[in-house]
Amino acid sequence: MVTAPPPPASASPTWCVLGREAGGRTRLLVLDGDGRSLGTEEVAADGLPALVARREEEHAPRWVWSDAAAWYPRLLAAGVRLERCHDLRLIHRILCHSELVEDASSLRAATEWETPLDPHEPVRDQGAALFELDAAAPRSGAVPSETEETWAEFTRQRAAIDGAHDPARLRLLVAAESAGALIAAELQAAGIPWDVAEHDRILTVALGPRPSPGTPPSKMVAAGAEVRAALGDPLVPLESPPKLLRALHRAGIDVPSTSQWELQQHEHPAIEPLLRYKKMSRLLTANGWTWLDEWVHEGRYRPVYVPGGVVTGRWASSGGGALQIPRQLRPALRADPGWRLISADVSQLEPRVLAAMSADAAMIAAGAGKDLYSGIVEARIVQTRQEAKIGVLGALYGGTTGDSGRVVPRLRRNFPAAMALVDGAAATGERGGTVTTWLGRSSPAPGEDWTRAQRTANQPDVAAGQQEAARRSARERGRFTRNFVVQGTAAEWALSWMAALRLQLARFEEVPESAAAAASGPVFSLRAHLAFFLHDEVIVHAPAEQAEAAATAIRDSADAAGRLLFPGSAIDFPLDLGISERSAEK
DNA sequence: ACGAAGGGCGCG
DNA sequence: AAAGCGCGCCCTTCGT
Repeated sequence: MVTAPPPPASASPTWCVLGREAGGRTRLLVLDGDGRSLGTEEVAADGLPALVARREEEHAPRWVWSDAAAWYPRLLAAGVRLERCHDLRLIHRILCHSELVEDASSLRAATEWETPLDPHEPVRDQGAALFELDAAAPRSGAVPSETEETWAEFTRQRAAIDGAHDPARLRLLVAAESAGALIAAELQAAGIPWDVAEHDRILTVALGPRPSPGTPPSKMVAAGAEVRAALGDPLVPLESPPKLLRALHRAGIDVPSTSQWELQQHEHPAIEPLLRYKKMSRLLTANGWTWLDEWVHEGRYRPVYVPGGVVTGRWASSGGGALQIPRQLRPALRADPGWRLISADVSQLEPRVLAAMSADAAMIAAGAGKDLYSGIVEARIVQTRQEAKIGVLGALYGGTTGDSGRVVPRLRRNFPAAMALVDGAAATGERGGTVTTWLGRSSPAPGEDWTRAQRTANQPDVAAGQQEAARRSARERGRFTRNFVVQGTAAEWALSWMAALRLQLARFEEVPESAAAAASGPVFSLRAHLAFFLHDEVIVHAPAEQAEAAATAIRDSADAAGRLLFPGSAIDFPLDLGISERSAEK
């Protein structure tokens, strides 16, 4: 262990920077609040969890590392949980593009921080890759150590944030994004408690008993036979859209594609069994027995979450389709014996975020304490809740046709500030400009092809078709930027919500080991903990006696997130919350 | 032969 | 119902 000269008495450790060094050793760099070094330590890989645990207990620093995804799972496996971190790779992406950052040139030059982590690649190999990349292209002679590279990037990021147009907002974003990185790792480690027998029961009811491998389930075979009989075509392959489409045409069903909603427009004996077949086929291939075998072990489904995986800042997932679990399978989410699932989703998160961002008093009032869509009906802006929903979604997504095209102008009259915000974002996007979320995540610049097409279309004597294509792609980009500001800010709200919730739950008392010993799955935590996240919804897995407290924490955290992002705003974020042994069917 | 692209559909 | 945004994953077909 190497120790620097003793620090001045006033300095308190604030940051702990981790980096890997030669021989599989890890170096820890302790910094004070101004970024001055207070000392270093070095340990072999197997000593890291103990070292980190000791520092966390002593002064709960903010851990600075290349990625939570690379470091945290091993610590979690050793039972070490951390409060806060700074995820350099995730923050690098944000800062490089944020309009709030005055000068991102030095960050952009540090290209080794650009590469997104492959969520499936073994962590060890990826760490080595970062190191070797530097070794292959050394600056001015000596190869810097990974710890020094990490510190250097951290210094660049701090400078970018401190010099930003609105550092306070950017700091919130950095904290929320980094907390998300911790949460994603914890969610994967915890897993979703999954009832394999219930899942199998649902599959059996829908498809028939599990068939032998390579054989379709009985109910699919039967439905397929009905379709082929009704089409008078005993061989048509139902899984091949082009061939199925031709068979439908031959049978006199004039559809432009084989999608469900096109088929539903038509009356024909083949339609009903075909729709039934498609439903079954989807369930079988996406979440059938094969999925169960592959993804659920020891009563836990462990999806791979990818924080910041979507340009807007939403999470993505990789493998297992964590964010697309069909509602049909929700009953398979089941708490351990003696435990409960507390499911909570935010009602109309995106419209509420828009109302708050734009400080649109009428829209905020429409949502106050209740269903926003009903509030719009009560304000006599539209006749029905359905109309309100279609109109609001049209406003967020840029709908211009059909019902949404008819309702949006009414919203524009009644919610002028909210509509001006999204209309402005759309106009900026159509011009090729950049838009930015509430906390400072900016949309990507348009591609070269897009810009060239727009330039070309503006010149005289350009073919009408080319002009129309350019206008269409301009409108498409406008719809993207229109939605970006709202979807991205909603993602920031949701991260803030979870970050606050996670810290509250971490302060819950542990329950006696015996209560958890009865659990059907491996124990992640002896207290209430997050088990699932889906854009505007969380599920907490909690000992029964902590369920009410967890529900309160979920609500309090939602309020806290609202105040954090929109201080002084009257906006509220009501939750739809339920406590049960199974995740409620909606 | 193999990866990219596209249809289709699940989620918010 | 989709429409209008953002995804991931399965399957087949297309292109090299």
